[in-house]
Amino acid sequence: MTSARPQATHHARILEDLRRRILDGRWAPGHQLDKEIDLAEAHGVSRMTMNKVLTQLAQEGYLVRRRRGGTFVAQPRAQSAVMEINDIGAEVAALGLTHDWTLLRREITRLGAAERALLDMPADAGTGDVLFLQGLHSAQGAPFCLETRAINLAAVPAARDMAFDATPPGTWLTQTKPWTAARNTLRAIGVEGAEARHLGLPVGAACLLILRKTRSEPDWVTCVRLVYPGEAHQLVAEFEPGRAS
Amino acid sequence: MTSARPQATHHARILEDLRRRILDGRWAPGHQLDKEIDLAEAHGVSRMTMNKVLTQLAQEGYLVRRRRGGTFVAQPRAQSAVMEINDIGAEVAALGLTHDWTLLRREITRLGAAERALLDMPADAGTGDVLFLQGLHSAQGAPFCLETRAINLAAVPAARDMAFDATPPGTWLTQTKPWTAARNTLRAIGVEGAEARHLGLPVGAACLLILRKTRSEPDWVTCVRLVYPGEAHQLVAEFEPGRAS
DNA sequence: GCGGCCGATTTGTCTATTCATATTCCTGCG
DNA sequence: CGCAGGAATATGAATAGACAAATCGGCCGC
Repeated sequence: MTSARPQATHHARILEDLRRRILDGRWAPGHQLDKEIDLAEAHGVSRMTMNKVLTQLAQEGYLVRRRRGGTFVAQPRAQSAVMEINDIGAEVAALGLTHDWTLLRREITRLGAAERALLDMPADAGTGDVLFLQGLHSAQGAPFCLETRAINLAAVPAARDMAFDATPPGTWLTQTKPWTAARNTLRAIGVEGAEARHLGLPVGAACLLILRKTRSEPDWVTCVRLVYPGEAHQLVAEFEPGRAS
Repeated sequence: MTSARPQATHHARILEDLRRRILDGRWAPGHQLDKEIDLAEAHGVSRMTMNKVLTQLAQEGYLVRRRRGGTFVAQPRAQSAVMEINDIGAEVAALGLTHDWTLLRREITRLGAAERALLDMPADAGTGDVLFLQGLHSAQGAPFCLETRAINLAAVPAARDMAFDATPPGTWLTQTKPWTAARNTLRAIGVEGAEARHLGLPVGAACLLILRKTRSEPDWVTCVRLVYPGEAHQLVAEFEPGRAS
C-alpha cells in the first residue's frame, strides 16, 4: 500500500498515514480512534512512539484528546488557525450584528476566461464542472460583502445538490471539507459596474478585495472573491507563532 | 528561583525558561547551547525530557539542531512564519525591482492623540519615549509604500542611536528584535491630504492600509502604518497549517 | 604536505516501564 | 429514583537504556 517511502522514521510514516485518513474523509470529524495501545500494536510500534504521533496531530489541530475519554477527529478547522475569514456569518455575528445572505446567481458550468480573470485563476488545474455562485452578505441590513465563488465539483461533489439560497457556501464548506493549504491575496480596488451597484457604492469607492484559493491535497476546492466596502470593514489577523492550541 | 508556577510539568517549565532566554537576548542568535545531556542534568531531568523540549523549540523555529554539530539559537524569524511583510526591501527585491528608502521625518517624543489615532493605538501600554518615523519606500523609482512607525524605546533602546536615513526601520528591526506576537489590521481607504501627496496619488484613490502592532512578551515593540497604492500592490499570504519547517 | 578514512561525539529515534491525573462508569446508599 | 463516591481506564509525563545516523576531526599512508 503506502510503500514508496524508503527513508522514513516510524512516527513520520504513521503521522502521514493518519493525517491522510482524516483529510480524505475516511475518518470523519467526530470519529473516535482506537486507544493508543491498540493503535501502537496495529502499527507495530511502542505506545511512546504512537503517543508522539497522536500528540503531534493534536497540536496541529487534527485531533482532540481527552484523558479517559479517548481520541477523536477534530471538527474541521473553523477559525482555529491563523488567518481565516472563512465564515462571514460568524464574522458578522461576532460583531453583534444580524447577518443576511442573498443569493444572486447560481449555475453549474465550466469556467470561462472572464470568470478565471475575476477569480485570478491561471489556466491551472481543473477544466471540469464547477459550481459558480454569487451572493451578497448583509450586516444589520446594510451591504457587508459581495461574494463570488467557484467550487470544484470534482473535489466536493456534494455541493452539486446544495441550493445555497439560505446558507452561504463558506459556512457550509468550512463545516464539510477540511483543507490543507490556503492562499489569500489582498488588494485595494476602486469598485466598478455591477459590483458597485450591488454594494450600493459610487463607482471608484475604495474597497478591500480578498481572493482566496483553498486546496485539499490533490485538487483545489474553491476560489472566492470577496469585496468589502472599504472604510466600513477591516480585517484583523492575530498571529502568535508556535502556540498552536 | 523560577518558582511561582505551582502546577506545571517539567518540560513546560523548561520550555518557557529557554524560550525566555532566547527572546530577551540572554542567548543571542547563533549562540551554541550545551549538549542535551548536560542541559538535562542541569535542569534535573532525563535526556528524553530535555530532547522533547529542544525538539519543540526547534519546531517553533527558535533553535537549529544538527547532529554532531550541536544546538544553536536560530537567527530571528525573518519571514519564516506565516503572514509577514516585515521587510519591504526584501519584498521589493523579490519582485526583481530596485528599492529606495527616503526618510521624511524622525523624532523622539511621546505619543500624542493624533499619532495614536493614526496608528490605531488605544490608551494602551506605553507613555514613555518613542521614536517616531515616517518614510517612503520606492520601487523602480515609483512610490511603493508610505510607512509611519512608532518604536517603543523602552523595549528597543538601541533604536535611539539609529538614524534610519539609509536603512528602513523594518529591515533593522526584523534582524534585531525577535517578536512573540503580531496583530495585523487590513483595510481599504481612500487616501487624503499629505499621504496622497507623498504617494503621488489623487485624493480618494483606493489604497491598502496595513496597521501592524508587534509585541515581545511584556511590552509592545513597534506600531506601523503602511499605505500601499491600491491597484499597484497586492499582498499574498500563503498558509499551510501544521507544517512548520 | 595532502587527502582519504575511521572513530568519537552529538543528536535522532525507539522501546519498555512506571507513576500520575482526569474522566467515565457503575455501584450502592439514602 | 437519584445522587455520591469509588473503581476502572485512557491519556499525560517522565525515566533509563539502546541503537542508528550524521558529521567533525584527527590520524595515517602516501
